[in-house]
Amino acid sequence: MKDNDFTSQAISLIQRIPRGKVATYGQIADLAGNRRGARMVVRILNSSCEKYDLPWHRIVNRQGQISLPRGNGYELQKELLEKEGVVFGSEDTIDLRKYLWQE
DNA sequence: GGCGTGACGTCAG
DNA sequence: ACTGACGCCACGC
Repeated sequence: MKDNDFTSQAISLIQRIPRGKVATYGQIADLAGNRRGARMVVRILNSSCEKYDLPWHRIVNRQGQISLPRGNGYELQKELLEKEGVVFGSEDTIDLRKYLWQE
């Protein structure tokens, strides 16, 4: 296991996200060592979410909104987050000032 | 084995 | 302030 590898770092970070908090792609990428590695985080979530049992629903975009298309994960993610205590605004937006996972 | 794609983000104009 | 283009790397075809 290349614990220094970006992918491994990103996975570890995602697994460290506490319940009731959310993280952004850029945040994970930055903490993992690559500021512009947001796309790799996407790949990880798409391919390794079930393999590594990652809380993919805690990952949202920089605007605090869910990127998934309606009817294909959007509602599911929103529901899961609400169950963890995350509150959505009128525009289905999460208040990152309160719920963003801060190391 | 090479090319395109992907739940985004940042930089430059 | 806004829009367009680039960037990073793993995985599928």
